[in-house]
Amino acid sequence: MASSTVAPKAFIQQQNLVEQVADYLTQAIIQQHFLPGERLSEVQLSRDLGVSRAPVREAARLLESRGLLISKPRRGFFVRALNAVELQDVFDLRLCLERHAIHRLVERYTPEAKRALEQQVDMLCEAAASNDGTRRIEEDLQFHRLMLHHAGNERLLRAFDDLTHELRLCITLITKTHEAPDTIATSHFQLLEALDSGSPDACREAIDYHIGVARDFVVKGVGETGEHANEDILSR
Amino acid sequence: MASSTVAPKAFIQQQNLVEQVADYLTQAIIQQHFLPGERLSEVQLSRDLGVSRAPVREAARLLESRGLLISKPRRGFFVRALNAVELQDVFDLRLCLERHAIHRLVERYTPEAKRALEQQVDMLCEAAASNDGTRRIEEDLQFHRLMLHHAGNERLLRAFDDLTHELRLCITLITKTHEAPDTIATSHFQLLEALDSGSPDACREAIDYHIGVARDFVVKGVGETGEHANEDILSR
DNA sequence: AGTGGTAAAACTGTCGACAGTCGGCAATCG
DNA sequence: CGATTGCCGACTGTCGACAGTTTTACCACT
Repeated sequence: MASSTVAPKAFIQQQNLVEQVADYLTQAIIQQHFLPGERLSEVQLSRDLGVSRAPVREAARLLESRGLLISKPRRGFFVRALNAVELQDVFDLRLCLERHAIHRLVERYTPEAKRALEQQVDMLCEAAASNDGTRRIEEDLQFHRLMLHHAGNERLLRAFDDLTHELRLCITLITKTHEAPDTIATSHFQLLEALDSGSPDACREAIDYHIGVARDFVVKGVGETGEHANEDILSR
Repeated sequence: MASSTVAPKAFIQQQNLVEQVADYLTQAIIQQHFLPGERLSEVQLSRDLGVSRAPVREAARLLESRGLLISKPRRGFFVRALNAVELQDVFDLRLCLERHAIHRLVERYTPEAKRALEQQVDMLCEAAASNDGTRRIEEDLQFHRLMLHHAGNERLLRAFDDLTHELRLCITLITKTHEAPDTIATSHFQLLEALDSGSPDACREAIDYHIGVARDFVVKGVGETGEHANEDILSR
């Protein structure tokens, strides 16, 4: 009864314990093996994973900086729970970053960037057709990450990566319904077309629409799934 | 009623070693007690501070997530060194965030926000007149933080706070020359005027100019101070 | 003198242990 | 019967120690 739900497949290699624990925790949180607001016991985790508490603590601090955990002094670490307002904030910041990125990108749209993005859309379509929800989300995020990457600002990319962790949380928490594959495809093709046109205004319009759809999708999901994220359940 | 009539909040200092170490390291880095690219020895730090290595490691990881330190596996932590490109990136992201913030702010510009910002400009002018460089920088950053705060997006504010740590590094590294106090004042009054006008375009123009000046100031400083940040001295 | 190899020193990653603190439960008092 | 207080278990914060690795210093050899 020490750890019934947690998979005891923790055969951890000898190197980079912190990163491995961080990855394990990230996956566990995203896949909802830990509920939002749930408290994580350091001793229990270290027992389950077969490591000492030091790497667990450092990994937890890493996840805290990524917004997946919240630490309360003398109380421990808790799984982050997002309420509706925080959800809106996340998508608003995403819009902020991606607008800026696509404006930079359209000014330096190289054939290499074009090719990379088109290739990624292909991967995305493939994933969407395969009905693998997790993979679809990852390919989608990867497309946007590529946009940020080719925008030529490493710091901007880092800010996006930071946000991505919370974004994954939002999306995976909600997404049970499946978008139609062709919807996804056209939605991203519009971005490529806007970039091809070379018009900043067209790019802005495209990215606003694109992220607006994603936001509405998630926000609607919250409304449907219930008040779980609407109320302030242990968000602090 | 318990004995909370008096609020002795400064009594308990014995807690939070990690934060104390993090603050110490932050100050030491900003004040250049550690040179950019320099390696920090955990044992030496723990000896100097009279604590064990565990809190030092956790504090170092915190600073790493803030972009002040860089960790190389099995090698330790190194003080972050910014080259010219990274410097440009930082200011580009700052522009991105503040544009978005001021656009949000002008749409919900309450009298409270207006009063808070005006008050902060007063503090800033005062600091500028006092010739205390560090305090001037802090009051300046605080003004911008207030803008972000009243923009009504907590996540946006957090992104700004994350960036602020690097911003402090850039600014403090360079700023030896003093801006004229009235220059600072007018520069911020322009922002207030743009907000009063209620015009998003005016706000954008004001913030672009404002941050452009700051960026040029720092970049010029880099050019003058020498190639210290221009070359890729231990930036990785 | 320059080079290659080896051994020692120092450092990081990790571990188990100890002390102080927090939350909950029960006994006590009004 | 309800509120308060003291106690108990569990947990976090911190520490010192050990093992493996990297760096450095030194020495032999060309």
